[in-house]
Amino acid sequence: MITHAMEDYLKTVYLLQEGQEKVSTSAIAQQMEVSAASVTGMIRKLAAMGLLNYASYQGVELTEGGKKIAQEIIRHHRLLELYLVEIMGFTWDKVHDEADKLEHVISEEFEERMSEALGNPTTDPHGHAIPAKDGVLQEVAYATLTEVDVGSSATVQHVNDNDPEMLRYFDQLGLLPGVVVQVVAKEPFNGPLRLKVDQTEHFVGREVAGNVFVSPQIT
Amino acid sequence: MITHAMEDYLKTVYLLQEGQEKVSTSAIAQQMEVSAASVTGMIRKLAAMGLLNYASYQGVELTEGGKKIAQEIIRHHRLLELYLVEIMGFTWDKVHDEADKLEHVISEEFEERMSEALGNPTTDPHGHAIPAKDGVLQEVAYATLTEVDVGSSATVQHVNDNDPEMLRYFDQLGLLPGVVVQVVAKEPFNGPLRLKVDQTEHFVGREVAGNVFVSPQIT
DNA sequence: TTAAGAACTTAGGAATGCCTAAATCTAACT
DNA sequence: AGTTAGATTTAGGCATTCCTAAGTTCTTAA
Repeated sequence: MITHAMEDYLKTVYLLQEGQEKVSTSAIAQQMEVSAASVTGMIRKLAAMGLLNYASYQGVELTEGGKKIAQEIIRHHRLLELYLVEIMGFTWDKVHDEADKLEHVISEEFEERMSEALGNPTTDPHGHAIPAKDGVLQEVAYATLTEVDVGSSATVQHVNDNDPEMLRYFDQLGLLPGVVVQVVAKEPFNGPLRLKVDQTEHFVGREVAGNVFVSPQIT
Repeated sequence: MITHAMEDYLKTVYLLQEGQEKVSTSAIAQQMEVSAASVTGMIRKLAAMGLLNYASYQGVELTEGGKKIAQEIIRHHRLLELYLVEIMGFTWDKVHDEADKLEHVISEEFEERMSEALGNPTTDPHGHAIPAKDGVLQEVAYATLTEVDVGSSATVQHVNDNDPEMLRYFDQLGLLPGVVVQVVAKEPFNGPLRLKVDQTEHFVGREVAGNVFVSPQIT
């Protein structure tokens, strides 16, 4: 039997796995805010169930079976986020926590009815791709705003959805998925970035900019 | 901290308490499909938290605090059932199980948005009253169809929502909340009831009839 | 090459929530 | 009052998931 906690671990590994092959114990521990010892324990259980491959001290990699479950949970999460915003009228800063609880609990039928009600969408409110029901999620590794050259423009692809307060700030700034931003200047010594969003200039810190993922704008 | 299991116990005690003052350990155990020993264990915990009053071998009674939590969960459950049917298009036989899982997990905001979307309803799809946000749930003890005199008519108030298969059967028969039924005859030796629903006659067994709660029709 | 220091695992323990089996209490009937 | 059936509680255990503390392995840099 697969528990909620297991689903959370699989989801986390899946999301951390993007880019790298192997995911470390400590990366999982940090992301999930649990001790490394707890991660080791759970990893061994998941490995015994054939949901991930694991060799001591070597990090972790999901099997096909593990990936399938992770994608299912991520699909639930992102559909829920979009449903909460589009249909129920939640603001986008509140949906992450709600979806984190609901994602483990809804039935397949609930999932399908949400998807239908939303017209089988492919992106959640924060710009993350929604995996298809059976399909594979191919998450692209975008650059963050901090990495954009001064003078260049970029299109916001997605923003980090963990921090409600930061999301409200993004909203204020107009830094929403699909919006074009120009990096006018970067202050030295890890200083703020000067951004132009929709004709308006803003100064935002590096931490915020690091949570905005963009693709270079095609001119 | 109040856990999901605790909420389930409080809900069960609340619903069993209707009519009686005290609820027995075994009644709870039977309803929840759990051993009596488990019930004793949980009851002591809930009593220690001040959510119910309890003296060994004497049965259990919710305190005001316990009632409040129970009502909140029941409100969640019934709003969810109605939301799933009315807004998401579920059939009424599937909503009980889904609501049982979701009721522990949704936020107050989720609850409010459902209520608004439904126009602040007062009855769920099976005819049960939805408690007001803070208000008291005054559940009326209706008679079952088996108790209606032969020849009399009655209005369906609510039906038992535990058994999906039975709900589909009710649907077939047209035995829905609000509908008027006439008991044409009762076969002896616990035989079937002959019912007239909407001009059509049906023969239904006692078990089914015992799960349909009615009020006498005012002629 | 080796010795810190970081990363990881093992060991032992706590809380939750369920179980079965055994003991105890209550109530009802002779 | 004594017996007994049924209800209830106690005792002991198991699985889950987390923790801290201590030990082990890996990495890296002098």
